[in-house]
Amino acid sequence: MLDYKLLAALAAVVEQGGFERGARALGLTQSAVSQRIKLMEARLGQPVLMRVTPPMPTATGRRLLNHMQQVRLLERDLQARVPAVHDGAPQRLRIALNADSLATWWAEAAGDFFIRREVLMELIIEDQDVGLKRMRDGEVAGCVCAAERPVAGAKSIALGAMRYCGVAAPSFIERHFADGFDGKRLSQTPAIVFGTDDRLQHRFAQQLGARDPLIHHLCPSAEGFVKLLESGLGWGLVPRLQVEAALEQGTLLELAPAHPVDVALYWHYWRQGGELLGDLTRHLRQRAGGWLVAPAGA
Amino acid sequence: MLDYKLLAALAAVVEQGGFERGARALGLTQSAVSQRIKLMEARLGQPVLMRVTPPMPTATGRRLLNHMQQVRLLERDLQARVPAVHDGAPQRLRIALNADSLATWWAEAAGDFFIRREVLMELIIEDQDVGLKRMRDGEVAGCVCAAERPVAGAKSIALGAMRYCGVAAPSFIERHFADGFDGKRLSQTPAIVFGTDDRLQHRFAQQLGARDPLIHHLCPSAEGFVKLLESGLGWGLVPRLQVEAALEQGTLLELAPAHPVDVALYWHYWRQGGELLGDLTRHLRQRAGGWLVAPAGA
DNA sequence: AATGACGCATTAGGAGAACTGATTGCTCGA
DNA sequence: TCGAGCAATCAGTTCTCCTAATGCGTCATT
Repeated sequence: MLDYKLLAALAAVVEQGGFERGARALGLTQSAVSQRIKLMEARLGQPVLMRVTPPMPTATGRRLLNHMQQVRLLERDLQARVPAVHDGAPQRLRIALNADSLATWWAEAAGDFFIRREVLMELIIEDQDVGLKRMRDGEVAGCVCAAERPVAGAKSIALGAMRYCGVAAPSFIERHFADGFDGKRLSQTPAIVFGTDDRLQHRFAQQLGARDPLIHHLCPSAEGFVKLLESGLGWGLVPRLQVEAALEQGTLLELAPAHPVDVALYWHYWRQGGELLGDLTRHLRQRAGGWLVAPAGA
Repeated sequence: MLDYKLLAALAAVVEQGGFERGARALGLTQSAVSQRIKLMEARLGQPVLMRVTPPMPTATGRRLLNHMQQVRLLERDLQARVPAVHDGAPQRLRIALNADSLATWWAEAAGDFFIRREVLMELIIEDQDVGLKRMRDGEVAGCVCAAERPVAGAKSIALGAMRYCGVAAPSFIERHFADGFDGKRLSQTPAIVFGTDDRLQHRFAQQLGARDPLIHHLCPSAEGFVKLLESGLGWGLVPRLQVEAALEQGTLLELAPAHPVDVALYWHYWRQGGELLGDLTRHLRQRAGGWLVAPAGA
């Protein structure tokens, strides 16, 4: 039998991003956590954490965390059957997803599941494929991301694709594209980009024939993003779901209606994740289609 | 997080059939185990063990044991990936099965799996549906039995049917059935029965038209059983697989070749049982067909 | 380069959890 | 009625595990 006290320390450190934070989460001192980790490493005969900031699990550490996550999910099932097994801590399901999903369909698609099952969600925003890293590290029970290939021990299902479209405020269009619109002109006007490593805009621009690198503002906030667009600061690529209303009202206009960009999204979940996670998976598969489209067009 | 020390105590007590035995298995004193159980019950606010001999888990206890079993299976997977997680205790997979399966096909069908995966099997003989109880109590990782319906949290697959045939020694047949063979005469000759609660013989006799209760010897040993048959002590119903050789050599003869009795067997395993158990399940599904037949006849 | 902030490791020391050993109490079967 | 077997209880002790204080890096600031 593994010593789950030690494992809990490891999990806390990685999830909280530090020994001190982890200690606080466990109601212990930093020293105690340090000792626990050390003891575990002594028993295993190999390190489980790389001492960087924030601490990163080693390959072995990842395996352990991953195991921990699965045991937690089993405990969740048990709690459903033996209510007396009450942890004090409320039920939480940690899930990583990309900001755009959270800003658009997630709440409506998953919300009622969490209400019905009386589980709290703990969402972690991770764009790109960092979410998958969180899966591998056993930090989250599930993950919505664009990568199809599941990590070891997990499965993935296709949820559908998120459709992005290029939009801008009427004033912006008038200012820059009064003489017509094409990729070349587009690449000379300021874009608004969510994060530095966001490549979607470039894909869109390239589709339209642009070659130059984009000049762009950075705005890592979904709400702020749309606000900036509406104020005419630049053009941007946003989930269609997010600007449906703005397009109808005319505060934003679509730049190239014929050139949407679709990003296929996948739901990753632990194969041995217990009933709760299985039910959530079924729920998502059934509901996500309402907001996501069948993938098409790049 | 549950306290797995306490759970381990509960598991040891139930598996070993007593506080003292359980304590020995854990390398503790009986006193310590008693205190652990008590502490667990205090925390849960309800008993987990009925104090009878041997101690039986309560409904809640069963849930906990069942959880424990699943966690153990997950740990097994982990060990495969992180060899340093070495328990000292060798890898064991506890499996309940009926005596006839063990005496015939089990070794050949499952043996190489356990060799290849370097896992020790811990077999528990349980005829009738007691094996299922062991599943429910989380005492075993899997179970071969005649019941189809899986317990909560588990799944079952059909393996095929074990074919039984009525046999007797030539001397016995000459002595009792020289004038012909039918159910009526059969019920007046001594049968050899494996256990008191073994109803197969009766089914066989009834098929042949017998109405009276059988007179029978009792012999709860598969090897001894065949020996007794060969010595002409009585007739018996045995798995065909077990007497193939004897029939060929003529030391035993089939009483009613046209009336076999088939017993469908099912493999029960934990749904969240990890990779090892999943692989074993696949292995069995693939291999069992070589010895078991498609169910037919009664 | 000096300084301070931050984060983890290390150490000594102490509280209390948890174990042992002895005893009591219960239930059976002889 | 006695004794055997088994679990509960209790007192005493061990030793695990935590806290508090301190030390030693790294990094940013001046």
